[in-house]
Amino acid sequence: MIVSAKGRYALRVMIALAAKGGREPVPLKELALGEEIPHKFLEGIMTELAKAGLVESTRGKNGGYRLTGDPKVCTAADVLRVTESSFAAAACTGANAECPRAERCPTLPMWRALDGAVDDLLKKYTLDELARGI
Amino acid sequence: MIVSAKGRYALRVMIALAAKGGREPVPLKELALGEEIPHKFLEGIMTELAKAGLVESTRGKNGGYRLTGDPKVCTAADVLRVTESSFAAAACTGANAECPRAERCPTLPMWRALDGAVDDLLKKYTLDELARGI
DNA sequence: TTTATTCCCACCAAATTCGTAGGGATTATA
DNA sequence: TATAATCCCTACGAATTTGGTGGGAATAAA
Repeated sequence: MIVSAKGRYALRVMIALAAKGGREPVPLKELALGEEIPHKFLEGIMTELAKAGLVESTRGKNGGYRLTGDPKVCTAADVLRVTESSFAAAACTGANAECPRAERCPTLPMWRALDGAVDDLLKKYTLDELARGI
Repeated sequence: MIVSAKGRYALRVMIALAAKGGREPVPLKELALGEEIPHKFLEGIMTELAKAGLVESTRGKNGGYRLTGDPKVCTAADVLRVTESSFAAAACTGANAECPRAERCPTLPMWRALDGAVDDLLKKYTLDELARGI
């Protein structure tokens, strides 16, 4: 049970962008150096975040990335939902869960409850609060 | 973020043992067939559970496994702590976490909170309750 | 045009997961 | 003691995931 490096990197970058606060795009290079994340690896992460609409990209010189939404609204759950291939605690509650035992499985309700608990907690942390160390 | 098949199997077997309720050891073969878990794979899982003291094994003819403790006391958290190599939500809070950024990491407190939330929830489910479908 | 930047696609090494295989060791029963 | 049922140990292996690289093409500002 673990959050991937990709997810942790994504969250840190989003927090860094929130901390900057500005509307000027921050280049990938600066983010990678500042957060000590491999440049090329972060590139892939930013693409995913952009496709999900969490950041906007500007190409060309003086380009970079900036937050699309309000850091007081965007939460850790929003970010991790994008990067984590499966956000489910157990495969049983994942996207392509097709367990023949599902009907009579004694543990399924617990996995659902666990998913809910995780989601609830992650929704409590906004980028703004994380950036300010609250 | 996922609980491994090993963990899910372990939990199901522990629940099956709780459902049996008796003090007679249940042979591996019966557990494997009943829970549709590969025999040899389950063998390794049972060894881990036995080493952790959650089940007692009896060797030889008419041998098998039985719960060591009270199913009203033993929880899902107790079981999963044994089988999951790392029970931490993020590597940052794992056993051998040695991140140089730990001191100033804005996300570390959140990972700790997440660990706590997961543990709290899993501690709420006893084997007895799970077996009875509560 | 030069320079700085994102975007796209393919590739790769290491680790992990989910098992399988086979042979011992131990013990209850007959 | 003989036998059968069971646990115990070690090793292997295929598939998948993870974490990361590399080389360019498109785009935009100076």
